Amino acid sequence: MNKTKRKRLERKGWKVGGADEFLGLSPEESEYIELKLELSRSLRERREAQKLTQTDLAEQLGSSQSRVAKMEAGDPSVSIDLLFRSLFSLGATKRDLARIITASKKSKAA
Amino acid sequence: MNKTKRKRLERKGWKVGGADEFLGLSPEESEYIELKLELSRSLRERREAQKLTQTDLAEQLGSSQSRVAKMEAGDPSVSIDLLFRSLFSLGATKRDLARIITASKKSKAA
DNA sequence: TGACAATATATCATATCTGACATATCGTTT
DNA sequence: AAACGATATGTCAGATATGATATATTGTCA
Repeated sequence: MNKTKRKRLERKGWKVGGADEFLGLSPEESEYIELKLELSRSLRERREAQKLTQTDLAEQLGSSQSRVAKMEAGDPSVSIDLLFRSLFSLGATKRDLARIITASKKSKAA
Repeated sequence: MNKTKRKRLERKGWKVGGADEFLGLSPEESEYIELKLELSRSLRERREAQKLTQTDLAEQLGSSQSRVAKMEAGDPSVSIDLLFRSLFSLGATKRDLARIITASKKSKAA
């Protein structure tokens, strides 16, 4: 339940794949987390597809390489807002976003 | 361009319907804004459909009535993260969210 | 009209996010 | 191996979002 505590756990805890109920996360919480992870993945895909480095994208966004890295790493310090804005900046349409969201079902084995 | 300045404008400026290029907003920016507005609308729809008051929803979220009001008003101080978490809390699925996002095309006349 | 429930708006202390910077790790080329 | 480009990780000051509180507005019913 404790928000800060969970954050701590998250810092190291996930990206293992499938942030589901491996801890006491409510269904809404894990949906939210999976969503963020899927957005992260898509961001990297799009950036790489455009042959941009993290630094390139950072400039384009008015941000920094390290933040782009955190975005793609699914770091809990990154908001959906930032992910959305970044994806838009890479040319994603609303339809694209809709697809991405729908795609984040459970967790695909890498 | 200036972020804070735009904020000021927004505080009073929109919800007029169609936050498009009525000011110097880039395409990505207006997409982002329209998206938030569509999420706002959906949140209210869902809440009302479930016969909940803003106060009810606030409790359920661990938030306050005033913040729910701001969410539904499309206040710039509300993040997409919060809107998503709230929609999830109202039982929305990822598919629902995808639909909502796709729906925010331009702006539907009320 | 007054009283009430619901919603809106304003303000503020604290929590969280963000960009920036430093530095570390990885992968490739020589 | 050294040197390089790219990505990852840690930290932090400043910016933004959040919940809380107070108060105002709106709508409805008696």
